[in-house]
Amino acid sequence: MRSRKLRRADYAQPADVLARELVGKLLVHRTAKQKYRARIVETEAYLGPVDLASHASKGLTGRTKILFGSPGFAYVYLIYGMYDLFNIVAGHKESGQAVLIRAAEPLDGWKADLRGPGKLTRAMHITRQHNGIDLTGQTIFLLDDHTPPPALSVTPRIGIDYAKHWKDAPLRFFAADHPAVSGKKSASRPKSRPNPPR
DNA sequence: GCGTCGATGGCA
DNA sequence: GCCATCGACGCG
Repeated sequence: MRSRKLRRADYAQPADVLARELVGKLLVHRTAKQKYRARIVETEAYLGPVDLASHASKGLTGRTKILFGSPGFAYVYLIYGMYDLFNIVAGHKESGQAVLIRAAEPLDGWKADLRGPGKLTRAMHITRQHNGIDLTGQTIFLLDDHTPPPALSVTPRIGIDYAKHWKDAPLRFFAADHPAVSGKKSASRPKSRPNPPR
């Protein structure tokens, strides 16, 4: 069966619902020279102005303008002076919700380390230039290739200890036991394993 | 294998 | 002054 590009209605769901659905979907970036494809393995949901971990909690500013726009657009911003993070605007128009794409697995024999939101954007050449781009277009988009959805693990989000009670909200989703989840060591497999764990 | 820390720049 | 990160470094 042919892959289906996600459309506006797919994105117009609450961020936590969308974040779950996006694990297992394909992220595609077409440039003039290349096409990058990867399977999303880890996401986080940011629930809007009430969510103290979300930029939306700062209200409508120059930076959050896209975030408070329509679903299905890219919200890309600079963090720590050196990393661009790729988010997808979710929910209904102006709700300020988004899903952060944290890790993916490269496809088509492409060798890259996409385990982490900063590394993913760098390897896929997604930058702030793409802030506000329409993800139902031809440059960056998501595909459902009808692969069965993976079993999900759920944990609190990463790097948001400042967010008061929101820091413990279970809004990070990843494919259980998948090797391409952020924070994991690379495939430098077998160290000393004298006795296999039972 | 772990904890700690510096880089780096846009934003309010 | 912060920060939705990452990799280098020191430890023992």
